Amino acid sequence: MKPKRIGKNPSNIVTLDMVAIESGVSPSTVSRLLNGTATVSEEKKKSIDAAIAKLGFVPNPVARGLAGGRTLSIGVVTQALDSPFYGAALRGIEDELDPAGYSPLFVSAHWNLASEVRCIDMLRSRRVDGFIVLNGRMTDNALKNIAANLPLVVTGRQIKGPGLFALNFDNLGGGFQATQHLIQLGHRRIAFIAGDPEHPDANERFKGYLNALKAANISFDPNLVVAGEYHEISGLLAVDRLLASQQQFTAIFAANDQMAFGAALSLHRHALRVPDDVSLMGFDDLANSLYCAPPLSTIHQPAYELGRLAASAMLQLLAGKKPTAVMPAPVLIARDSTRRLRV
Amino acid sequence: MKPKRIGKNPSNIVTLDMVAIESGVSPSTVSRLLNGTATVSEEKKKSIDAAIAKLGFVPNPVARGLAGGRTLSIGVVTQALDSPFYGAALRGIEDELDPAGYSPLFVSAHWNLASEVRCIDMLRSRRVDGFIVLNGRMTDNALKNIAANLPLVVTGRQIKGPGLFALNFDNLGGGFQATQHLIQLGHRRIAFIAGDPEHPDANERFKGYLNALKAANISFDPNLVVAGEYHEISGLLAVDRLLASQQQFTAIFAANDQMAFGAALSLHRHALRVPDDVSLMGFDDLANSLYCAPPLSTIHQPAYELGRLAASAMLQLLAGKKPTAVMPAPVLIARDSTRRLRV
DNA sequence: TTGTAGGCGTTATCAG
DNA sequence: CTGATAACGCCTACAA
Repeated sequence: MKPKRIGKNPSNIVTLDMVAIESGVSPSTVSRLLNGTATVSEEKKKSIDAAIAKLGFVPNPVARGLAGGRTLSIGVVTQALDSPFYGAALRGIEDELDPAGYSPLFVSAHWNLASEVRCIDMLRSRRVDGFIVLNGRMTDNALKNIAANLPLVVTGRQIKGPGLFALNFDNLGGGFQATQHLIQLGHRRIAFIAGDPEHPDANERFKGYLNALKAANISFDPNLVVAGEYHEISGLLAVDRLLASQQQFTAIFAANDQMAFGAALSLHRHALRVPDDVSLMGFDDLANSLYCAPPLSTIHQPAYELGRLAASAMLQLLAGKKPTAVMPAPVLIARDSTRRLRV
Repeated sequence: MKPKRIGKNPSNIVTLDMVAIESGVSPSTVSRLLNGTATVSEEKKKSIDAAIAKLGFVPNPVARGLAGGRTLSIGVVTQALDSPFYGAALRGIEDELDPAGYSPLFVSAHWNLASEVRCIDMLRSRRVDGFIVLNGRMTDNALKNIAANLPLVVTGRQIKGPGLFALNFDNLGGGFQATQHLIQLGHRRIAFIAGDPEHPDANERFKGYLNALKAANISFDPNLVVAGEYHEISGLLAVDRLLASQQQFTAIFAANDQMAFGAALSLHRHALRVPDDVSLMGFDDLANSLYCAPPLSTIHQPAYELGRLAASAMLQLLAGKKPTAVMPAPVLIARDSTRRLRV
């Protein structure tokens, strides 16, 4: 008899076969019990359960994946692992997936289409059971193609299809509320720091800004709009430019909190005080927004919740059900960075 | 002839076997070429390469894992996915691993020993090729046991062993520098917001504080030390307590930036100004520390770098080499939250 | 309801 | 240097 090949994993690893032997049934029966593929007699079920407990058996996801079954892993395409916003979402995903026995496989695409495609291929090669794509750059059609094979949950857009579920935040409404808040405080010269026009959500926020102006009969002044890129430094530079342009304004609405932080620093450097000289409004309500001086007024976007909802939708998709998750509506958080305009 | 079972993956997946057939060699040869396990004749190499290119073959990591080979994945045990500090480290890990073809598998243990052990087991069941443990709670011995089977890189402690590499930041030196900075500015009543005493790094920072006081002949006053837990709210509460205790102080050194942010908010709420009334010093130099008003003086700890170094050490371990990575020394970043004591 | 016999895609062993 | 052949651990038609 040939010597059996010795496994590379020195840790005493318990296999399904061992459970089968221990409990005196065939491996298939054990497998079926585990997967609920077929009904197993109460008696055998008991002895199998006992054997599993005794041996401390844990199914090997790798083997499962190969055998064509599930890998119990979900590919999560994010744009930046270390973004404060996505960080919270990732935690939500993890928290929701974990009790269900699924593990997230995080990859970041850095807002880059090519890299996003590579990520998806990589995840597919690792046989994930589904995808969660956070605000990707891919076209709707590309996503539909992916969803044709594997369940897919995507955030940041409206799109429907079989095996596909979209979770979208009301950025337009949020942008409207933010702007309206400033207007209600008496501001009429409200600067807007925009996000990358490639982001649909950035554009929606901008639209919300426009709508609110219009609703208040304030004429739109394009000179008050400066481009940004959703991170701190771009907010800082935007305000630098705004100030250099000599435009008059009494309030700033930044399309996200990170840019608002940058804006605050620029104002600080120019000896302008928030909110005494300029009211400042953000968007997202990052964990940090409460902990800056002054605490930032913003629109609350539930990042953690978003993660949980996306993951739970994925779980439902996997179970063949129709996801029911709906995003909470945007909520205005008025803190100390905005104040009534002094006349 | 029985109908061949149809794979679950509808995407036309190219296998190694197909490459073998296409190039007219045996699968083993293809495998050997791919893994560099043995020398392959130049001629066959060419035709295999051609076949791979033509078919667009990508090895299946899952099958590889099962076959006892590597899964090309590294288990990364972090404490909190959404912590600003770890976020940067994770990005570093990802950036370093990716070009080498490895994928990180992130799990967070939430500073909880039991959960950390579960994470490790889970990762092991997924056949990761190695572990990177960021500031875990496990004992040195437990880690050594893990390292006996799989290469392990751990941060936040000093420990040596086969297949084991530790990457430690000089928290003591950093704590010393931070305190010394305040002393040099003329402060003598310096409050300290401590971290969880379970964290070795928190204790080291505290020691640095003590050493600096001693070096300056300033007697240590335990009343100036308040407990914190490394997140914002704990810093806020700590300062609330400190203020309530009526202790006199002119500066605060928080054991990490997040607590410093909380401290700043508490001061703000008590109408105390930074740095005019109180100088505030943090530790870590989070991305955000620059973008708060006033920008926070702190000790720079290279989180992203840490991630890269840990990952590159892992790669070296995997290659059977001895890792050479060393952590950069702490660097004082003096910004606007600290100033010379006015007499 | 249960067992048997492949097969998933790759690597490792062994004999040429 | 190369090719069969047997695992890796599990799942699933098929047959009983």
